[in-house]
Amino acid sequence: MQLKKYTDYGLRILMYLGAKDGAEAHERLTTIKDICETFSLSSNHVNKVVHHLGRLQLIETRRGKNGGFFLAKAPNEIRLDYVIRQLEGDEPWIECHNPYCVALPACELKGIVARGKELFYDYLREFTLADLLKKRGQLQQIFSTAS
Amino acid sequence: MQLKKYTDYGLRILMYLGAKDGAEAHERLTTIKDICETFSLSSNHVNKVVHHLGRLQLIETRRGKNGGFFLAKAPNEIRLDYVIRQLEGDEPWIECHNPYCVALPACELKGIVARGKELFYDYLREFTLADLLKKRGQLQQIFSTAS
DNA sequence: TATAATATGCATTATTCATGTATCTTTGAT
DNA sequence: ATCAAAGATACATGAATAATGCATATTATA
Ligand code: SF4
Ligand code: SF4
Repeated sequence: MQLKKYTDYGLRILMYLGAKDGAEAHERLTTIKDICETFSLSSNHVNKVVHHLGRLQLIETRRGKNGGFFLAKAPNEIRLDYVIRQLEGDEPWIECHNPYCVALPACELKGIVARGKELFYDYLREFTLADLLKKRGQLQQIFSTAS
Repeated sequence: MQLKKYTDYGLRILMYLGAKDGAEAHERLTTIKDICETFSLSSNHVNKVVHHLGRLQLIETRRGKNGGFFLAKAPNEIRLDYVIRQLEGDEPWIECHNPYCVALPACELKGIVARGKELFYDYLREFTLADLLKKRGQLQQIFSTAS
C-alpha cells in the first residue's frame, strides 16, 4: 500500500516547473535532463512520466533542439487528486474478481473500502500544485543547488 | 495502490468466523482447511494469515487434533481500521528517503498524503466486523454451499 | 502412539514496478 | 542541407515484493 515512485516523480516534476520563474515560455523551458540531474533519477523513467503529463495536458512539451516542457496551466488549476489518480491509475483498492470471491454477493467490505478511497481523493481534491509551492523560495534554492 | 490479498484474506477469515453460529467454542471451531475450501485459497497463505490474526488476538487458535480457531472478541469489537492497518502494514504511502529526495525539506506533499491516509483509516474506524455481517444469513448460505 | 491440527522457516514462482537500450521523429541552429 | 538536441516510442531487462509451495516442528487429543 504505497504510491508508485512514478506518481511521485510526476509531482516532483510539477513542483520543479512550478517553482521556476520567468515570464517568457522559453525562459521556463525545462528538459528531462534538468529533472534527472536535480533529483538523481533515471532519464528513461522521467521520460515516460513527462510524456504522461503531456498527454494529460498538465504540461506542454516541445520536441527538437532547445525543446523541453513547461506548465500548461496555472499551479492553482492543477488539482492533486487529478494528478495522482491519473498517474497512479484509478483501480479499486480491493480486487474481488480475479479470482472471483464467493463472498462478493453479500460482501459489505468492498463498498466500505471504495468509499474510504474516495474520501482520500476528496481530501486531495482540496489541494493544488500551488499548495505545494508554499515554500517556493526554498524549493528554488534547493533545485538550483542540487543538479 | 491496492490492498494486499493477504489483508483481504484476513478479513474473509474474520467474516467466515463471524458468520458462524453455535454457542459452544468447539461448535465454532474452524480449520484452515475449511477456509481454503470455501474460498479456494492456498493453505500455506491462509496458514500465515491465521497465525497473524492469532498474534493480534483477534482469533484464538487451538493446535492439535480437533483444533482450529474462533473469534476471540465480539464482532463489534473488531475495528476494520485496526485489522487492515495491522495486516497491511502501516508504512507511509510515499517513500521520501530510500533514496533521499532533495525536495524533502521544503515539501508539502508528503504531509498532505499522510493526512489523506489518516482520513482513510479514520473512515474505516467507523466500522467493525459486525458491519460486515449485515447479510449474515446470505453469507452463511454462501459459505455452507461453497466448499 | 498415531493422527490431526497449527507453527515456523525456507524456497520458489509470479507480478508489478523500475530501469535500461535502441531507435524514431521533430525542431532549431549552423 | 545537414547536424545535433530534444522528446516519443517500443521493447528488453532487472529488482522488489507479493503470492504460493514444501518440509518439518510442535502441540493436543483420541
Ligand atoms: S471479501 Fe469482499 S472485498 Fe474481499 S474479495 Fe471478497 S467480495 Fe471483495
Ligand atoms: S517530493 Fe515530497 S513527497 Fe515526494 S519524495 Fe520528495 S519529499 Fe517525499
